[in-house]
Amino acid sequence: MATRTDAPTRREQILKEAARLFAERGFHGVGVDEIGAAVGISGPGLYRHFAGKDAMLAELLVGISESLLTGAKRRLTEADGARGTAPEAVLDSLIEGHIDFALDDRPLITLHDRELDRLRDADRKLVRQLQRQYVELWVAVVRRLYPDLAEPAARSAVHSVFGLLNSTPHLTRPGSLPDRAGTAELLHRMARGAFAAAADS
Amino acid sequence: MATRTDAPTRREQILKEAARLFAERGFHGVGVDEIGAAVGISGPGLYRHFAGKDAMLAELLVGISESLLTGAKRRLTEADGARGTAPEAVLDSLIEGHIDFALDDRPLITLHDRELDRLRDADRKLVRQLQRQYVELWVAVVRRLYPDLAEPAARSAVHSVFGLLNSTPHLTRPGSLPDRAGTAELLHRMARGAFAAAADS
DNA sequence: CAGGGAGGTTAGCGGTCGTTAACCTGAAGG
DNA sequence: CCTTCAGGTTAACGACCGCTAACCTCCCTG
Repeated sequence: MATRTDAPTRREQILKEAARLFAERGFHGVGVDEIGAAVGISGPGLYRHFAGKDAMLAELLVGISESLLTGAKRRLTEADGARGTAPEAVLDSLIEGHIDFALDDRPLITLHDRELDRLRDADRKLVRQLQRQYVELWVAVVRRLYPDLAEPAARSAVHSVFGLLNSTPHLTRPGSLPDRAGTAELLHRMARGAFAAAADS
Repeated sequence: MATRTDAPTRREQILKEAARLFAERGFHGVGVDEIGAAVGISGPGLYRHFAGKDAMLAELLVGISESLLTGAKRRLTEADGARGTAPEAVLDSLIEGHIDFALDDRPLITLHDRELDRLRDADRKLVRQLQRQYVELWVAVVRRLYPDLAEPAARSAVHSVFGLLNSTPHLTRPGSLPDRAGTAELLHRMARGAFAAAADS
């Protein structure tokens, strides 16, 4: 199997650069020639690897959604494996996973809630379904920790915390490069504080 | 002067529909013919009111930024007029203003952090400057309330809370139409909780 | 009642974009 | 050594898009 240290395949290069460009200038704002140039080939050469520009976006968005969901499921089952894991610890694990993703793959996080409507119907439905599962998983964990929080409010709170955590692309604009660990910890504390405040009717 | 109950002028109609369409499908994803059709005229008729598609986006983004900033300044001076206003009350007022904006003008909030890079250099610089002033105003208020919070952390916290408050476009997707007051209050509590947690080193 | 401007219309130009077609090349394999 | 094929190339097509040109109507006003 492919290990992390393997040279990235051409497809992976293309996807990475396409994600960056789409995040920077929007799906319609990027031409295939630019994507090709970003990986050292030119325009139509991309069609040896993808059926079209739409297919690149679809693969990116489906990949993000699947990755987020499977990561969250894994963290949840790990916690349930050690039975009696405190609900706080489970929520902390979810938050940590989401922050890691937001900090390490900013372009993908940006695309995730920005270009969904550019997908073909089938792909969009798939992504929406994955996203919904991810949200509901969070909602369940949050309500286990705060049983008095009504479900609609919990769902709104989860969406809002996603907004908070996904704000990372706006943070490092001037390149001040704040240490990753500090940023992660700040975001984590704020997310917990926001949930606690939401539950504190 | 024009009162709120006047019939909206054609320019205003166009701006409103353009904002909605840009938010839905992205600046490059909307054609001038669609914008025209949305207000009952067709395509090139728009050029009697705007110099071009770029000009519409510029006016929208500059308008948003100015509106946010002047609203915040007004709230701040009102609070300072009543000398000795508690820092909590000032922050509450800022939060309330931002929430009102996010709930009442969702398309604009969406555009605000999504299409900035599509502007001409001069306009983009202007918008960036207005945004920066708005952020710094919040930072000052937050630090008055939480003096132990270092400035970079406060700035990050403000950006993150904006992310939280601006998540409203994601909330009402299925049209469940949750009552506005309840949503506003939930968001308000979460924002305060997030700030408190950020300051709680 | 002339006329002029505000605010439309349709036709069409020039440029860009996604995609396809046709061709090339170097390396692997029998 | 010939073949094959993955992975490129350039040329070009058709569609679309922003914008301009030219023209048409009301409606207001002197």
